[in-house]
Amino acid sequence: MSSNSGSAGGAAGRIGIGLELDATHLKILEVLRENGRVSVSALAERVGISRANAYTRFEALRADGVIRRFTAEIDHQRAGLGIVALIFVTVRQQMWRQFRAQLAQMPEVEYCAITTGQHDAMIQVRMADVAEVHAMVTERLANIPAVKATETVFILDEVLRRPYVLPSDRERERGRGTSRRPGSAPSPEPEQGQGQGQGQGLPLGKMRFVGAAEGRAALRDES
Amino acid sequence: MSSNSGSAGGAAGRIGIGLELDATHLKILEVLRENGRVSVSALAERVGISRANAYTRFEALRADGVIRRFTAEIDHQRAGLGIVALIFVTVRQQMWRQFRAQLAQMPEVEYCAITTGQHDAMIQVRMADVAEVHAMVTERLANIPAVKATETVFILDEVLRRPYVLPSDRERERGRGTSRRPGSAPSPEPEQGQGQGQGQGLPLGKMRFVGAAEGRAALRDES
DNA sequence: GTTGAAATTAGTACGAA
DNA sequence: TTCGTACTAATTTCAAC
Repeated sequence: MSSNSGSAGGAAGRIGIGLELDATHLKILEVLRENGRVSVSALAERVGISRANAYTRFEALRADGVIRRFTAEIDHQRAGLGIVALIFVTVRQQMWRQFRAQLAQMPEVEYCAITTGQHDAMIQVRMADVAEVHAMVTERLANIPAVKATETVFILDEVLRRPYVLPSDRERERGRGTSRRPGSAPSPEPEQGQGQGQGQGLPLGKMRFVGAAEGRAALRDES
Repeated sequence: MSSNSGSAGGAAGRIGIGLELDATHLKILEVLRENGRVSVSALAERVGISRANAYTRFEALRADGVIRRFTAEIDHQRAGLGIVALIFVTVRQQMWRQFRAQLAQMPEVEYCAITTGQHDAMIQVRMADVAEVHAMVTERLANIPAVKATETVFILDEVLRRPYVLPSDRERERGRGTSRRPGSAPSPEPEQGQGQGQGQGLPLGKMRFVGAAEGRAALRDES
C-alpha cells in the first residue's frame, strides 16, 4: 500500500521488457482493467481463448509485472474525502531523496510525479475539506526543508479518469487524421522528433511546451 | 470504460451520502484497494467478520457506489506507453460542454480535471514516445475550438501512486502535529477555515494558493 | 493451445443468537 | 445486525489430446 517509496514505474524507468505483449495480452488487460474481479474462466470466454491459456497468460502478466496489482476504485466523495487539490512543488536541488522520503510518510498523498516545467513535482491530495488542504500545505509540506515553494490549485471536477490507458486504445480511433500505433516510427512528419527540447510558439500559436528547468538533468542520480 | 463522459465524482459533486461508513466498511475498502481480487471469504477473515456479513457489506458498498469498480493496475512502461505528460488547458468560456465531449473521444487521455488557478483544466496522457505527445497536442487538442491555449509538461518519474486514499489512512499517522480526522470540525485553529479565498503570501512565505480565474463560477451550469 | 473431468472453493439461503 | 451452517453453483487445477 504505502510501501511505494521508490519509483512507481515512471517515464524515466527501465526499458527492459521481459514479456512481449501480443494482441491477446492486450485484450486480457483491457478486460481486467474494466473488471478486475472477473474469473479467469469468464476472462477466457471474453477474450476468446481457452481457460488454460487464459490462466497461463494471466499468471505471466502478473509475474512479469505488467499487471502490478488489482485495486478497487472508490468514490472519494462518499468515502469522506471529497476535496482534491494539486500542489506544485519546487524542490531544493540535492534534496530529492529527502523529499521522497517525506512523501512516503504522507498517506493523504494520492499521486506524486516529478515534472519538467516551472515546478519540479506535482502532488495530488485528497482531503475532507478545504481547510485540511491548507493545513497540509502550510504545516506539513512547508516544514520539509527540501520544499522551496509550493503552489496549490483545487480540482473543481474530475471530468474523467480511465482505469489506465492501454496501447490498444489507440487502435480504436481510426480515420481521424492522427493515427499512430505504439512502437511504430515516432514521427512520419519531418518537423517533429525533437522531443521536449523545443521552444515556445508552435503551430496555430496556441500551445507551448515547457521544458525542464536547468540543472535537473542529474535528477535520477540522487534518488 | 470510456463511457465516463459525465462527471467522474469530482470535488464539486453531490454530497448526499446513502451509506454511513463505519470502521468495518473502511477496513473492507482498505483490503479491497490493495487486493481487488480477494475472495469475499478471505476478505471476511482479514477484516474479522463472518462470511455472510462480508457478503452483505461488500454488496452494500458496491450497490451504494462507494466502490465504483475494480481495476487492474498496469505497468505502462511494459505495456508500451512509457511517456506521461500533463497538458494544462485554457478553455474558452461557454464551450465547456464541447470540450468535455471531445475529451471523451480521446482514449489516450487517462485523467482530466477542471482546476482553479492559471489554467482551466489539466489532462494527463500516456504515449509511446515524446513525438506522440507533440502530435496529440498540436494536431488533436489544438483543433478543438474550445481549447484556447495549452501548456505541456512531461513527467520524468512517478514517485508514488496510491490505489486511492481513504479516510482511515489518516488514523495511522499520529502525534505529528497535524492530526485531523475526516468528518470532524474542519479547523480547531482560529486562523483557518477561510478556504480557498485567501490571497498570496502565507506562513513561512513559501507557498501561495492559486484561486479560480474570474468568470468561472458558472462552470458547472454548462456541463 | 485446447478440451474435459475431479477437487476445491466461492456464493447463497436460512435459521438462531 | 451478525453469525454459523448446509446447500448449490462456480471456479481452478490437472490430466490427456
